[in-house]
Amino acid sequence: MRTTVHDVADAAGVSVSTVSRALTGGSVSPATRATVMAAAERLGYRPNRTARGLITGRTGNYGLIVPDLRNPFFADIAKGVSARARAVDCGVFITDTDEDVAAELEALAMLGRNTDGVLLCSPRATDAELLEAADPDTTVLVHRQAPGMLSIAADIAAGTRQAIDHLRALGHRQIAFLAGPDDSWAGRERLSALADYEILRFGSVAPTFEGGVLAGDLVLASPATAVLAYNDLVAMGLLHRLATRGVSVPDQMSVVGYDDISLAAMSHPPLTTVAVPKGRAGAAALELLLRRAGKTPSAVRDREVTLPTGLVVRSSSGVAPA
Amino acid sequence: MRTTVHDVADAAGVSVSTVSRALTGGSVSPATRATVMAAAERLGYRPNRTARGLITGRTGNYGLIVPDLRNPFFADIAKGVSARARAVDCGVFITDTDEDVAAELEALAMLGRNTDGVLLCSPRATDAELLEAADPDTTVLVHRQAPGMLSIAADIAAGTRQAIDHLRALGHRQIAFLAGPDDSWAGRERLSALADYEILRFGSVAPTFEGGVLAGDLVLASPATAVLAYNDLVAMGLLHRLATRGVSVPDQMSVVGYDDISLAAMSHPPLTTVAVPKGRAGAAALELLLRRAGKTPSAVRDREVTLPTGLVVRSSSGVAPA
DNA sequence: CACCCCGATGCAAACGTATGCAGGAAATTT
DNA sequence: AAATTTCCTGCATACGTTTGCATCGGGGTG
Repeated sequence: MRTTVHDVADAAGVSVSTVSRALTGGSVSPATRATVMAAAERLGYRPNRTARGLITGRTGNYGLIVPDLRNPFFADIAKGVSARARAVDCGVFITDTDEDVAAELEALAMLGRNTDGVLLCSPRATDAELLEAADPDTTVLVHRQAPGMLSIAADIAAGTRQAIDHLRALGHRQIAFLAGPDDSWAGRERLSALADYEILRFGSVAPTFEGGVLAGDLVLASPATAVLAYNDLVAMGLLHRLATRGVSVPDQMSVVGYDDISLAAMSHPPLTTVAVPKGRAGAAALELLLRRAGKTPSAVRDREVTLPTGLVVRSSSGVAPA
Repeated sequence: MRTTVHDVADAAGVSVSTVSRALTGGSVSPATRATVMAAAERLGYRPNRTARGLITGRTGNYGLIVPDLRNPFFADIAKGVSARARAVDCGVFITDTDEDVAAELEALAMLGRNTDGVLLCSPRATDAELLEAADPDTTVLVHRQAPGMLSIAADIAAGTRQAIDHLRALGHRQIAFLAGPDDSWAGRERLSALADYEILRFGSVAPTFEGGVLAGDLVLASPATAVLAYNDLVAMGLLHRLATRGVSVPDQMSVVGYDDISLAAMSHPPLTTVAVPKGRAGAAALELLLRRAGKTPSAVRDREVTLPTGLVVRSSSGVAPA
């Protein structure tokens, strides 16, 4: 049987309420506080979070919903969240929804009830679905925005422009963009940034390695000398296909990815890509919820936070062929 | 304010205890059960897991501890756990310990108190540390074993032999093994299986892409014509280094990985590797805890489960050069 | 010296649920 | 038809905390 406040109270010769106050920062005399602390320490007392949660209504737990943990992008976010959570000693429930929007909304409902807030990575659900399923005061969108909802996102448009400007500076005039899913928020952001440029657009490919493999042949059949891929996985699939077709990168074709997942540095050649804060975004999202906890909703500004992006140049991009 | 049993009781015209019984499968007449169910449904009642946990002592939550979520190996495990948890409607706390054994043990203590059990991926902690920090009835080791503890592991030795036999069948006589961390359980398993063979062993490399890059030059300076890497990440680093040094795989050098993470199929060339069940192991570990829940510990056998491994042959291994 | 105020403490209620116990009605047995 | 069992239901309690309220004592002020 675990030690409870009663055990500590007995050991310290005070009442349970005094123990509770001494431990949670209530009004207690320094002397008794010391006594209580000592007793608690000696007995190895740890408050039962379940019981505490029942009365305070706050569990100290948060939920994290991601479409796919195997996707390094989301793994990075999860890692960032976990690291921050460990630092502030709160728990985080994780749910991998397997890219299924229905499962996502279900998890949202479930976690919404059993946690103090949820961090939601939902690139594909519609704004309407989110607004209906999520509590706007305790849910924060990660790497996406929706009207009226809390969010931590990256400056996708700026990153996109940096990538294109980089390629143009290298002399490329025929630049292809491999578009991802039409219903993705980040995808729409990319496209809106690209409206300012003349671009060869290649239809919606799956945002996966396989999608990139598939796109490789499309690109080779076009006059493009450079490609901006929807994300790094696509870029890596593309690199793979180019390699098997004997096209040298970056001599014959430049490739730029998006996200800067850890694999990007491991590809051959190492991938030029737009770095997006992932772990940092996850940590910031948790932080946002933590700061809002308890305070009145309107007291906190910064409902939408935008983090910077930046191009990191590696070896997959080079000057345009003559 | 959320709807509670009291609301349902009022709506159904019965007492709270009857509601509780109707919903949890107690002894209730079919008629009243139907009434209660209807009322609960109409009010959208969902039991408060915190309150339930307080009285039953079981929260319906489990903990998962991994060294690094960015490592696809652990991401796969986490995904498997999450999928199974979603199916049986239980929550899973995740903690990424950043490869820090101390943080691991701390998380173990913390989660041990607030959950019904914890799934522990701890390749590096010593047996003694685990035995001291973990409750042997509610903790299950994933992909590792320790005396007296529950575990789900893979048949590492068999997989290792398959890999070596494969290379020998291809005519290789000088086979190198890139050993990983000495303190890793899986590493020791590999080495014990290799005791039966004549092998060139290359010292402990970090189990990362960088470790593989580093090892590349070591291997090239040896007479080896084939390499079994500690894991896929190392193998991919090795492939990368071999490519930059102009060594063709598999014509001049065969490379075999271990784990079959999703990236293995994406490398260039696609990696021959030993597949070990990851998601399945995670799911099985959760299942093990679920089955034991409530029952007396000794009633359940299968304290140590071993899952099969199997070589998957792709393009990074071929016949030995003449 | 009387008054008031304030800080420290204990008592008891509350959070939402599960469950042992007892009471009552219905069903079965004698 | 009476006695006994069976089944269903409600009351009350418990889980481990936090917290409003009341109490008590001491110190400062008038």
